[in-house]
Amino acid sequence: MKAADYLPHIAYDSVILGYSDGELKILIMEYHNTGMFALPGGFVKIQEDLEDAVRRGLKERTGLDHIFLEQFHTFGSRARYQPEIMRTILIANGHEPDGDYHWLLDRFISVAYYALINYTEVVPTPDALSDSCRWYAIDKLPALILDHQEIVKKALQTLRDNLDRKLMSGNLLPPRFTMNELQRVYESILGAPLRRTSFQRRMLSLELLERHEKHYSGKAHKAPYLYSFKNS
Amino acid sequence: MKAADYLPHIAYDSVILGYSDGELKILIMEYHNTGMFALPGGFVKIQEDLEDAVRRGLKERTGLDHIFLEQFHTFGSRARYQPEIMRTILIANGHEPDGDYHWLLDRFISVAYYALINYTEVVPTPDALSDSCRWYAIDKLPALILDHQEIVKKALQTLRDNLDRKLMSGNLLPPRFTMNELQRVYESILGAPLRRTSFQRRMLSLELLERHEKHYSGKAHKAPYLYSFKNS
DNA sequence: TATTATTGTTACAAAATGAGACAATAATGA
DNA sequence: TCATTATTGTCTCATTTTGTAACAATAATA
Repeated sequence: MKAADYLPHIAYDSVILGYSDGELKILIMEYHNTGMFALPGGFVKIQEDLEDAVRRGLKERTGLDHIFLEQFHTFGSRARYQPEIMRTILIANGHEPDGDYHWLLDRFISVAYYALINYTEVVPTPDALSDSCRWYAIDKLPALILDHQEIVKKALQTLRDNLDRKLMSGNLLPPRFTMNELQRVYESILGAPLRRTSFQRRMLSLELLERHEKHYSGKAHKAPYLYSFKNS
Repeated sequence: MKAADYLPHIAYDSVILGYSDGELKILIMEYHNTGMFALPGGFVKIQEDLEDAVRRGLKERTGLDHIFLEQFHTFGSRARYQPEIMRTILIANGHEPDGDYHWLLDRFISVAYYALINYTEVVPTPDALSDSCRWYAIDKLPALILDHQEIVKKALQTLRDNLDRKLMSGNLLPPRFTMNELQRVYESILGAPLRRTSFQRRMLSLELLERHEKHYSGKAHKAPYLYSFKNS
């Protein structure tokens, strides 16, 4: 990763959201030998669209293409300029900066995106500077570097608006799911319980769902229908 | 404006919205001797928060402080890299770039903000490269450079969500206004007519308005009440 | 003093939502 | 085989919100 290939001062961070075991989860990276945790991020090549750079990073970290991705905020306060953190990370990776300067030690402004992906299809893959890349439940995140906690918070706030459309375009759920599973995803994103019957009526009235065969779980009760999102 | 003072590759653009004569208006700059129109924008100093940079620019262009300002998107496609446009502007201003390089000719990623300001308090002031800075009705904009048309469009889309809160925090209207004036602002932002009685009922039920004395316009009909936004 | 335009409020209908009731299952186990 | 249990899909009724229109109350004017 050479300085000349990338736009200086510009980074991106991604809040990669998946869903499993009834919980919303985020992909978090840990840097080698530092105990520091961060959102997966990266930099923009000179000859590359901003959004393409983010998709490239997502592909590297998750193996996934064609992901639902939305930009939600750009973080540019001076307070996020803490070169000693990046210096620690570089040193821990054997990249002792020559003299006192390295382009990664400059001030960066970060454009933040969130992605809704299918947990089961992902193979978390750390990058060159990190030794792990794994899922954390949204309410059990480790302490994150810089303003990454704030970035996560803002991602969730954004996600809560127009949730119907976003869930429909994203991939948090498998292709077919029950109404109950859908409701649990809503609840974990909104952080509040919903009334079953009202939820079912509202979802059906949106006309975004297609009903399929029943799903026999082996449990001792009526089998629920499976649904999928229309045109996806 | 020297290269060393600013973060390279990072710019901001502002969609400055005002309201007068029943129309929503935008502040647009025209560059000297080029016939090119653009949103007021600028750059971020090395020692400056991103948002402070935008407020500094707003202060220079409008004379106003403490403005309602919200970031809504960051534009980073490669297609917006058109150095010949900036070269034309520089040359028209007598800044013939030495040799072939000038930092303003590099690729820029732009963070876009919109502001809701009080039209009557503004003294539009062009910057060093422009010869005019004036108001245009939202539906009568001149052709803008780069992706600035798209930026305006996205600003309006964003503004339409949670409009109540934004209007209340912004300053499109004078401190006291009639229900009719408020309705016209809504209509010009939403681009659609609203029903008078429903609008009045909804506004009052939000409990955001405070009712004051009547306003006698001299017209031959019942005088409307004046309102203000609570706690502002 | 009647006329005109516009306003604030009320009244009623229509639509959306809240809250609960209830019948219809799948499996289980007596 | 048949009652039991947990959960689902749907229906009902009350409540709230919104759409639509009506109407009385003005300010100025002629």
